[in-house]
Amino acid sequence: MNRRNRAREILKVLELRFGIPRFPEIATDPFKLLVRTIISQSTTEVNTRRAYENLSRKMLLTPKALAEADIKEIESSLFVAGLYRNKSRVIKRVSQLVLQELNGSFDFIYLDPLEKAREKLLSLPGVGPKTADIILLFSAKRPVLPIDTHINRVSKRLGLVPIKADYERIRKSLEALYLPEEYFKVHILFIRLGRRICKAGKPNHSECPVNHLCPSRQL
DNA sequence: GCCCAGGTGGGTA
DNA sequence: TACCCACATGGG
Repeated sequence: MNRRNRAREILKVLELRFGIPRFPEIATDPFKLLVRTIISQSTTEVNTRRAYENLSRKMLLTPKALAEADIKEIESSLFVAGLYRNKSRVIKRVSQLVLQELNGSFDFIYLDPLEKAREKLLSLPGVGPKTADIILLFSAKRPVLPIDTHINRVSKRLGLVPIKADYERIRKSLEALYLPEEYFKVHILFIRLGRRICKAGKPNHSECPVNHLCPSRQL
């Protein structure tokens, strides 16, 4: 089976197995999504939720409120998520920049040409390619496919992208294999697959519903 | 008590 | 370019 057909087949199996994911409600507010995505960096889903709820109980999640917030208040909310000093500094700084440089508005993610919007996001502290692409896809429905560590591992194991591909190469390869309206689905379902077959660093490929579609047994 | 999760940014050669 | 490390808590 060639790569494109395998890609199609894999998505079909994952949809059947995990269902078709829905856009999360938070995506309607790109700033809140940014805050949550920064909290989620290198952190499990459960602890991300705890920290995000702590923070939203304590203050409004707007650029103004966070820019003016006491850093200690942010830190105590984010403690459970780990890397909390970094993340607190980054969230406060990014809020100040959004206020000062962007007039508190994220409208550019909908209006600017894609590459320009992406560069603007990447220029913000704490925003790397994955975080930028999450905002662009989830909130603005722009045709980009964010790559996280699960997607990286899974798409290489499935032989959909070259083993040595870096972030941009993986993104471009997967984007070429799927339709833009499928990117969100692919993003979520590949992550679910990655979590399913790799718990606590121990891969368990017998749990992999697309194991028969893997060209190799490695990774 | 060890090992791992896992994105960004800064540093080195 | 390619690689290394810091950041830090929580769960297996």
